[in-house]
This record gives sequence, structure tokens and C-alpha cells, in this order.
Amino acid sequence: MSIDEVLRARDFRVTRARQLVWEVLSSSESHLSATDIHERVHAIDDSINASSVYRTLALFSELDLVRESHLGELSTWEPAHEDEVIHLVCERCQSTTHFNTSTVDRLRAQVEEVAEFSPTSIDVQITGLCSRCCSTT
Amino acid sequence: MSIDEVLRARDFRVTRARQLVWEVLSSSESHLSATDIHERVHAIDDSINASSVYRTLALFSELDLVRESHLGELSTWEPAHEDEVIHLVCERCQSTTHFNTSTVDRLRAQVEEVAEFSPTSIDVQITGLCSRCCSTT
DNA sequence: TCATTTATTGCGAACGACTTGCAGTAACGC
DNA sequence: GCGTTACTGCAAGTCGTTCGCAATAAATGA
Repeated sequence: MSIDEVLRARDFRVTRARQLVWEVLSSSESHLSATDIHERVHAIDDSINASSVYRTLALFSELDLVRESHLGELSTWEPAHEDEVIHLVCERCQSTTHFNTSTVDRLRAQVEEVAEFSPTSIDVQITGLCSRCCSTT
Repeated sequence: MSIDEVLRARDFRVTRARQLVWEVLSSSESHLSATDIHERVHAIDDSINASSVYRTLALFSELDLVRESHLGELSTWEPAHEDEVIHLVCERCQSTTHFNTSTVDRLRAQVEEVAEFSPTSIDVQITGLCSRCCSTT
């Protein structure tokens, strides 16, 4: 289902701003800040305004098309993904990769049992050096 | 070792702003944003300016006296502690408790081995309902 | 105790990310 | 095409945070 179809299916208009924001988001390897997204969108079509980017991100967020994280100083955005995933943020090249492990599930179980806490969401952020940056120290 | 002694030992001056920021931070149960800290400091001594709070936080951060997290919309601060602690944030009463588990160590080992990532800090935040709020639903 | 030195502060202006109100534009249904 | 109105661009505004600079006060030594 393309972004156009998703929007139409939910009675939202298909606009160039929305198409471009989605294009930029889904073609990026790492998480992007709103400013990054605006820059990239602007490079393709300089008539798209920053506020449209913000409004589009807010809409996509409500439609659960994107996921906002607060990993660094700025919030960053990426296409939504289901799983509880760990974010590995490289402190040198700023790249963000995902790491999937059942340890997060174990964590949830432990917290429920031992701390008597009922979790709704788990956010794991690990900062450090990615393999590429680590090897060129 | 009091905050005064720590500062003197590292050749920094002991000032009212620094003392109050430390007092507020170390007597708080939960994480505080810079604005929160300023408000509380200001309530005790309204002559202390916001920029002093920011500068003090930056200093404390460099001295590893405090820990900054980027898990919410604003950064929040707390007295420094070991990595191996998980933050349990209750979404109803906003209280933050710490949970200590060796699972975090296991996570670190896994990430190093499987993802070839060399971690410097691990931040785990779990939001949900604390036992008290959960029982009164 | 007081004078000297200079780290630290308060203040105000500036910054950058983000939001908002409004008038114009363009997407969609007919 | 044509009308309706959801969206947009623009500009002004908000808010957390930073910065330059002159004034202040913490430490040191006499």
C-alpha cells in the first residue's frame, strides 16, 4: 500500500509535501530530525515550507506511519516499526542502527515480576561506537 | 564528600547557584528538566538566574556529577549513577524509580558480540504504571 | 581584616526548533 | 471545468537554551 493509498483510505488529501516527506523518510537509512527532513525535502522541491513538514510529521505520527524518538538533543523520525527494538547510536558518526533481541522481553518479564511495575513501552538507547568508527580509532 | 568539597577538590569555586542546583537535584525523587530545576532553585533564592542553572548543569555534567537523559521531550537531569540501572517512569503519577538488574550487563555483552558495537552508556526507560497506581485503576 | 585577582554571575539579546493564525492555493467530488 | 474546503506558505510568536559583557563575589595572600 503506497503512501498515496494510505492517505486516501483515511480521507486525507494526497499532497506533494506529504509525498516528499514520506519519500525522504522511507529512503533514509538512519533516523532523521525534522530539520534534516525539511532540508532534504527542500532540496527536491524548494517550495515546500518547514511548517508543512512539521504538520506532515504530526499527521503521520497520528496515523502511526512514523515513530518519533528522543534519542539525541533533537527528536528524530523514522518509518514506524512494530517490534521492541534497541537503538544503537554512534557518538561519532551519529548513525542509528536497530538491534533486535529477546532480552528486551526478558526485561519486561523481570520488571513486571520483581518491581511490580506494569510496562506499556520500553525504550532502550545505547550510545557508543559503531563497528566502522570503532575500527578507525 | 559534599558538593562543596568536590568543587574545591577540582579547583572550582563554591557558589550559591551550584550549591542550590545540587541541593535540588539530590533531594528530588524523579528526573528534572533544566526548567524544573531553575523553578525550584528560584523558589529558594530568586536571585539565581536561569543561565547560571544551565552553566552549572554543564559543569556538573563534565565533572560526572550528574547524568542527562534525552528520553522525553526535554532533557532531564539526575545525580549520576551507574549504567546498570533501569528507569521506571509511571505515566500516571510521574514518579521515577530505579531498578537494578544484571540483564543490562547481558544486553551490553550481546550488543558487543552480535552487533559489533562498543557501548559507552546504556539508557533504559520503561514507562507504564507503578504498583501503587496499578492497584488503584 | 582587607585588597587583589579572576572565576562566576545576572542581564539582555540572540538563537534555533517548533507552533500558530490567516489568507491564498490546490486537491478532490461533482 | 467548478465549488468546497483541506492544506499550504508565510510571517510572527513561543519557548528552551546559549552567549557576550560588565558587574559581582569567592579565594588567596598580605
